[in-house]
Amino acid sequence: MKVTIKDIAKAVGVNVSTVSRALNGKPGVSDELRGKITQIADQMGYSPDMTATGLKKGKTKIIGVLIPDIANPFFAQIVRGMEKVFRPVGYHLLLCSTDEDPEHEEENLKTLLRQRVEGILAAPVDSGGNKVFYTRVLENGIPLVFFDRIVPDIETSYVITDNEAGIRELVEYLHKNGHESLGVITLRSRSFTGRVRLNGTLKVCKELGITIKDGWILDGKSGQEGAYEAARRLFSFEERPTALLVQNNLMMLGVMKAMKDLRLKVPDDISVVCFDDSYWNQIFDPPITCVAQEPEQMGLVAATLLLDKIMHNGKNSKTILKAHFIERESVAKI
Amino acid sequence: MKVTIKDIAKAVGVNVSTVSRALNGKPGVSDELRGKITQIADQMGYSPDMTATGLKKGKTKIIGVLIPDIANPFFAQIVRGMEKVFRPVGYHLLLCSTDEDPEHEEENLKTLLRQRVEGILAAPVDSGGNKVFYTRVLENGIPLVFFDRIVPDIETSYVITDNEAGIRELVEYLHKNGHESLGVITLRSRSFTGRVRLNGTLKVCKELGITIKDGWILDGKSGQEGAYEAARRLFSFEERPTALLVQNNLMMLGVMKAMKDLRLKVPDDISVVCFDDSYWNQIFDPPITCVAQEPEQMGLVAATLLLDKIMHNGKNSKTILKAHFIERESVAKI
DNA sequence: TGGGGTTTCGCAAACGAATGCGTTTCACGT
DNA sequence: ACGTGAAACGCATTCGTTTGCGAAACCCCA
Repeated sequence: MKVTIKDIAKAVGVNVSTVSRALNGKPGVSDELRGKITQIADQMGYSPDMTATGLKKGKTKIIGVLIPDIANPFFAQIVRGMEKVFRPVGYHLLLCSTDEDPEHEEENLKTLLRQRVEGILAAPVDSGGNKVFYTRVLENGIPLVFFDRIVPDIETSYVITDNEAGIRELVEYLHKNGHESLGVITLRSRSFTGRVRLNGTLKVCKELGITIKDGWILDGKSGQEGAYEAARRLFSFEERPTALLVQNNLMMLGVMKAMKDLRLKVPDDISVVCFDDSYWNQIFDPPITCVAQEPEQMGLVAATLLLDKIMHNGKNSKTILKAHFIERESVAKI
Repeated sequence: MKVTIKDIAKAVGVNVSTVSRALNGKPGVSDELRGKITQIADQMGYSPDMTATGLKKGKTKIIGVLIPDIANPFFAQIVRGMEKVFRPVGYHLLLCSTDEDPEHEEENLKTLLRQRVEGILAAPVDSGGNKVFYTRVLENGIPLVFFDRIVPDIETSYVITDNEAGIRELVEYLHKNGHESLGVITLRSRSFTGRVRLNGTLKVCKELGITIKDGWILDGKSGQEGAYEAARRLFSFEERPTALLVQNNLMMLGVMKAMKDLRLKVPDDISVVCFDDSYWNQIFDPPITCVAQEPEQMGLVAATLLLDKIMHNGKNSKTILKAHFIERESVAKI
């Protein structure tokens, strides 16, 4: 059924080692014989068994990718960037979704180790508890690059965006336009990114004297539904901030939905800004002012860093991407 | 560095075969010894080498997934559905993007064969030329399931949505609301889905007596930019249809962008309906009437079909998913 | 024609885990 | 004390491929 190197050897009448050398372009086999072998090989439909090759060479040509959720366009675009780097060099991506569940994360890391991936690209689960397993990855000598988030105390390459700076731009922009009160729809509170963005928000608001009343910080749970609920709650208060900061792309959808349901208009009833710029931000009515991360770029950089580690044993390198401020029409001048 | 079954054997003082049996829960090992072995094994940080196991058993626990573009939310959600099926049974997904390029497709299929994946889930490239390689996949005894699209003449399981029925619902709805002229932003003309949806559109229009003038069928090239250009071209004509049918989700973005730039209002200036329902359709102003596919469901079904083939040697099975009509507010009554 | 050097190729040993089969151990029944 | 059967374990082989080493064949030039 499956044609192996041995079958070819038999067919051509040479030894398997010769076939191997011929097919791998190694010296020590005459051009004539090499031609004959390659010809017969693909005539027989031979395709090398990577499980055998991997066993022998210790190279599987597989990269493990750990992400929270592939259905989130942000991460999907990151993965796309990674593919652009790895496909040309013959590597492929083994995809693992964690769903922000540390158990899934642990389980996935284990299988990645088992599969003998040549490297791991990971956006660690936000609670950040799996330090043990990431160190085990490094102990096993498997190159590791974090993206979007990091695990404190794990010494390896990473690429993240400058969340504080992004937040700062948003808040300062609001302040410049006369806003002195702010509501926030936050990510899940335990999350790394969530903490960073929230702390950044609070810090800048304090600096600028922007007031955030109790109850104006609402847990959007990182997703569309959570943000919808949070936004409805916020809009039910009698006293509202003049501006709203939504901390990621998916939650922006929930907020818009809530406003639509409540027939609230941006920016007349409230101004809105948002972290991330997914497909929809520029199409909304009005288009949403935001800071844009560059997910594809992030994937590209992370992949390049990892590839460098794999091929040239590259040193650790920490990249911090800038978030680009995009002014649109969702903020009122006061 | 890497601890193997042999190291454990040495450490415990038994034979490798005993370790193997103990770790795999096979009979022939005393409970006492088994306990000792497992304990020492994970104390030494042992993790089985799947390249070796795979070679021996011919099972890699890897599924190959072939998709056009992971950054398209439609496909990302499909993949998510697949994961839900495969993760619980210990399989993982090897992701390959084709970018609708037959060469990439061919290349990817080859690597999937090399990697000895246990099954392949594929949304074939639309031009549909790679019949040869898919038959080779089947010849090698690798279970194959198509989703979203099929390759004619390849006899295997698939799951697609009923494009004709979906199109029919959209067009009939327009007709019911008094529309008698229609513009179409089409997918790339060579694509399977593109042909099916366009032919369906033409057929139903003919039935209902809806006129589509020359030039009202515009190639949106399946993507946002292409649709933007196409829409602008359409709106530059002096004579316009009263309604516009956009043939997929991404193109809807381009169309909306074009309308925003031209300050055209839906549905006052033109009515719009669309195939697919991504995140944004319900948030637009006005929300877009459409037929929704269920990508996650599609992934789920495809994965289940494949798993059945892998585990129980299941027979071929063809599933056709219904597209659900969702009435919103983007169509004017005339 | 012969010696030295270079190709060209075959042989066999790995790689890590799984397993059929053969061997040992041990407990129990007589 | 001996025999019996089952349970526990070891040995050696297997998977498909790569690779170091050695043997043979070839070439060039004296």
